[in-house]
Amino acid sequence: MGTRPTLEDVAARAGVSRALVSIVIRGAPGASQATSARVLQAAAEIGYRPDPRARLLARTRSRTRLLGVTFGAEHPFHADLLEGIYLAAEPAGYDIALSALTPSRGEDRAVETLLDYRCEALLLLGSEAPAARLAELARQLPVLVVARRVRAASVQVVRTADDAGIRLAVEHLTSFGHKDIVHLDGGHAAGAADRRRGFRAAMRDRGLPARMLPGGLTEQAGGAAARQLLAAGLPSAVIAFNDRCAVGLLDTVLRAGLRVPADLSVVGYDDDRLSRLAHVNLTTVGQDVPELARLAVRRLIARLEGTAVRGREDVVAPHLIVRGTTAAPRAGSAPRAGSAPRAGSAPAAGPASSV
Amino acid sequence: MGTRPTLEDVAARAGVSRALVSIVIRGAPGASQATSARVLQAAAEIGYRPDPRARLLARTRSRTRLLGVTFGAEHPFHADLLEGIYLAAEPAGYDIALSALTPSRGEDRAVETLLDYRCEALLLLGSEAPAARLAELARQLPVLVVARRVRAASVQVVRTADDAGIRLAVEHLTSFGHKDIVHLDGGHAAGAADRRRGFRAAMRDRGLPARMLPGGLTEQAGGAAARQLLAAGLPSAVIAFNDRCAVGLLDTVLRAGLRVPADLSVVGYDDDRLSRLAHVNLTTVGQDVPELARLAVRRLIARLEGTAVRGREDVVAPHLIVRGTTAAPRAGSAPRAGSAPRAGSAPAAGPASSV
DNA sequence: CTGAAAGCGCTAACAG
DNA sequence: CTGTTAGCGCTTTCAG
Repeated sequence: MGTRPTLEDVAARAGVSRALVSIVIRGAPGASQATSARVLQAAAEIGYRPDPRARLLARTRSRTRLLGVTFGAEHPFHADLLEGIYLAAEPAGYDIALSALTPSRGEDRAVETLLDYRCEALLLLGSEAPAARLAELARQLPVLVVARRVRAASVQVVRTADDAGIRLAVEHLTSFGHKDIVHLDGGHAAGAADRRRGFRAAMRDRGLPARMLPGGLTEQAGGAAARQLLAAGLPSAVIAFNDRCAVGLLDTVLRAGLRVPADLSVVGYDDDRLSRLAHVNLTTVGQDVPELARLAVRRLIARLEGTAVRGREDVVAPHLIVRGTTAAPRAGSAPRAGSAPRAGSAPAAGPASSV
Repeated sequence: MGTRPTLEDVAARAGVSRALVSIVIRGAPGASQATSARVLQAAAEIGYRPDPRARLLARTRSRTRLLGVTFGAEHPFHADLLEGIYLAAEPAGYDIALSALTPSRGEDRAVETLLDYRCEALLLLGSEAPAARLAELARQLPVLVVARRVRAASVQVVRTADDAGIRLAVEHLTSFGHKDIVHLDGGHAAGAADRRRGFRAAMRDRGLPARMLPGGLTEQAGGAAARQLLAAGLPSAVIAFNDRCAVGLLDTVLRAGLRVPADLSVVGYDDDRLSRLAHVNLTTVGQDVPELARLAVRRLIARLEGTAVRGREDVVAPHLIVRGTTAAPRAGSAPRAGSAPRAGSAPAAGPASSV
């Protein structure tokens, strides 16, 4: 209980040398099947577990097989990514060192800790560091950023094709016959430029005008945009930068007495937990989170092991999740506040149409 | 760049021995002010950072000053706790090792990793391990569980006074004149028993009947309970087990054409991000998360350092956050579905009344 | 105060 | 195949 078994103990029990046990434990070549089995058995019997500290220290001059991951604990998106990261890293024989980003613990601090532990590579979720800083880090070790573009050739990226995501939304709406679609954009946020570009292109392809309005990342921003639209005249459909913005818009629009999707169709982005609420039931664009995680780990490992990977980016296709906030536009023009109100924003939640 | 400075390098630069540098770096007694300053300066000049792996290894027979923390990455509640944990641990000279709980990475696995790193104590967020398992761990090292009761004398606990939380809700509602209040309970969930007990006691104190209905932890459960209430006759107010349940209830009730809070007052529990949405704007009971974190760390450190702490539990007072889903009951009896509907569930969000 | 010396548990050559 | 031998970077006695 007090002291845990070491290599030495296993060696003694199996009647071999420490070195051999080490070889067997880490699956290195140089041990016969028979002894290997004996050693493994002995290890199991006394409940031997390698000491990661010692292992890490001893591996200073070789490979630590440690991947450092920063994440923002408050993002459900990151939680899902973490799941995928563990799933991909462990079978490949890599360990994960976690470093949380919190209001009082900035990215620099989080990364520093990871570096102290001699991680071999950095997998950054929710990075807001400037490209220059990332490039500087990348001179030291492989760096990969998820879900954000980085203008630095040395930094790897795994992200969703946000332009394609918005295109899906546009296709969905135009298939209903919508022509007057507004995009509430995300300003300088990660992915916002791509979404704007996708919107412009998709609308142009259909010969429709690409109306855009500054939206934002929060419910508040969505509400503000909604008030502007109500004043200026509603389109028949809105594609928001993300789900939170869409929810803010929904809220304001419903309170003004309009019906969704009868009077206005709304599409969000992210497939936030929020949007899945029966309450909200938002049609939205989802990212393939497990795939993002898998690719990120794979790319980093390939880099570490010298395997070829083409380019420095992996771009994953998004998918549309049709829920209750989209439908065909009304025949007439959109009504203004004051018309007969109805409670509820959408039909009861059914299963999502995809994933 | 390739190799980082070690104690040796600092020692050379400061013209002293390695041992002395070690003493100075970790603030141990035995170095004069002058040399201490010189050493620190030298360390700063070459950017020395102690190697945590080596430090941890060398401290095997003494104190590692490492606190192991498990957490569920998908809980915003845990994210807030983590923030507080870092804040409390670092000034006390303790490091934090994180181990995420994910669907594929159970609590046993997470704890095992922490043990491998020779954490001195375990701080468990979102633990679902049976009391017996926790007690077993507690024989090995100090274990503290947050936000859940544990029937094991050896396991420490820091939690919210959930009975008091429900009492706050009852007081708030009765101060409006509500008499017919139903509690949607949380079954076997952590905290559910306390909330039930608090409800019963608070209602009894006021000579009111303590109506309860099986609720649950999810929006779905809240919706089901709402349908039951609609069929059986609505009370004037409902206190849900948590915010998600409350939101499910709200959703169903609003769709049935009722108004909140005019026809029905609703109180949630947790101050979930969800409840803060203008959309939802739920009156709820909040936990003092920073305080929970602070106490947890303090208690564990006290235990490790032999400082006296009374009892094995810290119980923190909750607070009521009044938003838009509570008001005085209508003079007449509650209407049924079919009466004139109104859009929107509540007045626009104002600042919360507390924290 | 300071320096020498013995580990912490494991890895990684290198002879046998 | 197997045992020996150095470390990895830091902590911690224990004499000087």
